[in-house]
Amino acid sequence: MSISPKAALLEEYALVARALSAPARLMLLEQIAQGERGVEALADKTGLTIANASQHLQALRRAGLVASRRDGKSVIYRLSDARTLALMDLIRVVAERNLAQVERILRGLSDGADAPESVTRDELAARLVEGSVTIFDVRPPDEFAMSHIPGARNVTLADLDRIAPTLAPGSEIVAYCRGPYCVYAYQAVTALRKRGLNARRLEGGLPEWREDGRQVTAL
Amino acid sequence: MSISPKAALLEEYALVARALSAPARLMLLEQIAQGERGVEALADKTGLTIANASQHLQALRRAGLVASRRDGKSVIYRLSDARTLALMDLIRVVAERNLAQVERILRGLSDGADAPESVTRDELAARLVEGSVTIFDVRPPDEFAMSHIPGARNVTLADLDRIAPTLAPGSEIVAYCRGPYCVYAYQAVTALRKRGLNARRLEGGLPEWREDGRQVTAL
DNA sequence: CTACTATTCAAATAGTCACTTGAGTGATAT
DNA sequence: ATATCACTCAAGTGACTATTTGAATAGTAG
Repeated sequence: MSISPKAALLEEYALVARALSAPARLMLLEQIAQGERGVEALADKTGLTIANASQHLQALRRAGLVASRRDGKSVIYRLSDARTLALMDLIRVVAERNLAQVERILRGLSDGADAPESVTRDELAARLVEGSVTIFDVRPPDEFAMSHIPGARNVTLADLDRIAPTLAPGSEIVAYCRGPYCVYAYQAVTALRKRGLNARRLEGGLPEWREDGRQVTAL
Repeated sequence: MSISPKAALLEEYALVARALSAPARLMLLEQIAQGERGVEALADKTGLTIANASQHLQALRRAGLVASRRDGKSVIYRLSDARTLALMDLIRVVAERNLAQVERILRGLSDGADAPESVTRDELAARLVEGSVTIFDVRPPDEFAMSHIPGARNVTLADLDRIAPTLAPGSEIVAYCRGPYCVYAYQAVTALRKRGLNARRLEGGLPEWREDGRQVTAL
């Protein structure tokens, strides 16, 4: 006698959730969302050993969250579906809504202040047309190089001290980074606001911008 | 030195996903979505022991997916948020899209045929006003008693053989059950269609209908 | 207070998971 | 063929998870 279809279905749904239940795999997904990549690059970016990253990637593939193809010697992983991104984001929303610990961490990133409202992608797109806003891409240069929002300037957190004084005091700045789990943009906004600049975070990051069907630039 | 805020955040997101990574907890969530309940009732419905159910429920609460309150001797659990329901559903969608195994199981429920398109809740609401449709609530009687779609008739799978001959051959039937993970409605639709009746599944189940802000009836 | 009910906690078990190490495989270059 | 590169597989370890059992706690009724 086989197990009930109901139990089999729940087992499959649980498999999807389990794939998202390890921080290492969430990191990998965040990286893959920046653009497809090979195992070694992903392992580097996430600080995992290659064998370990490979195994996590296979777990993600079994759960249908990523897909892979062989390209010469490399195996390139990519998100299988925009829904993977939506799922990651919904988990974030649920966690932010319901877990006090998350609120505490986010508050810490803003140095105790309430984080200012984030800028929607629609709003940023409108401002871009007007040219009334400065965009900071706060990701590492190699990720910026792969693809970024047109007109964005690549600024790492370490650069901020140097760059802040060169900015007109009233100018509006929008910072973005990797996506749902990005932390850099919070930190950049906090640092800029401490200097009296009018900085805000973009809602989501580059993957969401791209997913909206908006234009991106490669260097 | 404390761990990085980034790692702490990912840990929290992983906690939410981990809560959804066990079939037992998905069953509990499905039950709680029908309406708030005590531990014993939930344990009964899911076939878990009371101590085990209690521990799973606490895991769900730690992840912020459910909330609880004490009512006399009982502790009543409820969904903390409509987003919990959205999250469960998105997991189902991702699994259905990307996992061949899930498609196979669903096909099995429809006896190898493609499942007919499901009826949207909007469509059903419109038909309800016209009175041009028969609604079957395929959940167990006690869940039907707690709350159901107005005008629905409570029909268990075992009843179908008896009831099918009494239905007018052309009449449209819409079946629904618990929600995202419901299996009964598939089976009911399959059984009715085999008899030449024009049956379809409702998209989602009672919790989604209620979440839309539509009317529900208690017996 | 005592008995009782509903739930939680604690400890023990078997099972699964994450990560490391080292060997194995597939594709390309020499 | 041989070597190299990029990745995967297999096996082992320590840590966590699911489940059971029995004891402990919170609330109610007598």
